[in-house]
Amino acid sequence: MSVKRQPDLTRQRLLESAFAEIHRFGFRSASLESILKDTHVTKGALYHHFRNKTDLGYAVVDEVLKPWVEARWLPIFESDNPIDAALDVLNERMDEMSDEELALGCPLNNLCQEMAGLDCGFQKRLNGILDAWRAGLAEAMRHGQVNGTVRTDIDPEACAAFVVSSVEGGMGMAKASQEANTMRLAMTGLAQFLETMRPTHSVQ
Amino acid sequence: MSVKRQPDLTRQRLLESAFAEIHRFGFRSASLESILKDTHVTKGALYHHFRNKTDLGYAVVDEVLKPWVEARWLPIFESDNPIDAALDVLNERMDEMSDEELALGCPLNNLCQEMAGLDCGFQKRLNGILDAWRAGLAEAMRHGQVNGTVRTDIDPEACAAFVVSSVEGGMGMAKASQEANTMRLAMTGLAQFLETMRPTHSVQ
DNA sequence: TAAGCTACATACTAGTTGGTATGTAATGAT
DNA sequence: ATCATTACATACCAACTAGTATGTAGCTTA
Repeated sequence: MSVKRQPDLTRQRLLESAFAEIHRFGFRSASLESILKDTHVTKGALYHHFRNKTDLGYAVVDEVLKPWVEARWLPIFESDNPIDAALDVLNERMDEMSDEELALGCPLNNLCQEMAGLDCGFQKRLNGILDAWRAGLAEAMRHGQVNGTVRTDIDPEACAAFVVSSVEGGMGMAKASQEANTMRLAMTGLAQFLETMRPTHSVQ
Repeated sequence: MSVKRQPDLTRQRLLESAFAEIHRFGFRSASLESILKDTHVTKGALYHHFRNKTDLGYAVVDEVLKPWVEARWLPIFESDNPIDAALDVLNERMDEMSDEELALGCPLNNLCQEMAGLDCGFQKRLNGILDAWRAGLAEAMRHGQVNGTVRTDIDPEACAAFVVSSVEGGMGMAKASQEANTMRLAMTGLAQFLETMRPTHSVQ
């Protein structure tokens, strides 16, 4: 009998299974055998599509993780009121996250913490994603400063860096405690900070 | 010839070497063989002092990591002006951290992100450390509210949670970028937030 | 239809891992 | 001085890892 071959689909299935495996166990503890078992793909096929485990990891970052992050923060970049948009995204993210996803942590942050110091290829890719995130936020804030939705005396770059680091920090704390409430508490603080960025809250 | 036996010292050397190994590579990728090589202790000795790798990991958390964290934040808990004390500690930490230490990340956060979802024993211990940290901060803030150094309309628990999560987030971002400047940027935002907690900054 | 390349499949290897079984010398109690 | 216990030391093992060598069937092109 003839077995249909769908190289693109095979590759995509490997990427998605690898993403899930890495999300759960980290890159180094991600087992290729598990991925193969999960996808019913053989080792020969995997090594046809990817040179080695690292190459697979890079592809996961470039083709799965990067779009995953971008899709979630795009609404802020395109908004005219970045503070409202950020609050909306934060609330949406908290509602959207299942207990299991919360317990697994942010896939971006997980990989950063695991691989940044160990592998330069990962470090560059992941930091690139973070940079784009920060740059998008800063640009939105500058836009907000022009149209009057954001105070003009704040530093967009510093605030963007702080927001990103607080979000990742909050997700990390939620993972550490394995409780959604921890995330809520931390995000309350971030919401408070975002409010101080509105022009009406300026202190004279 | 007679070889002196110093069981307490041997155990301590194992703990400290394990702490360094875990800090660098994480718990799961920490190699017992590396620790043995580093300490010139044999496998028999290691398994005399610890049941297994997990038991060693728990001991590292309880006997090395926990005191390590507590020592760094104690000044805030004992201070009469928690905001000033927190700013001092933040600045001190940033000066104290070598580039290498910054690149390795916070050992507490590293372990949390790696093990919280995988091992309940780690999760409980690490979350206990974080809880004590948050509780100490919240208590200091309440104290500050009584003596007039902290605004009375803020929620000490939420603010403490936010501070901790922002600090860990900032350390994480610094590790991700492998640049000290990232940490400084994020900490500028945190300092800004801390300033809004002073009574003189209240908005009427 | 023949040839050649692509997309797999199977079987194997070398290295590393945590863990164990067993032996022995130092130490402390009687 | 004897004896048990503590504190190691050595040698080994089973499991798992990423990676490779080799074979083959489907697909495309000529």
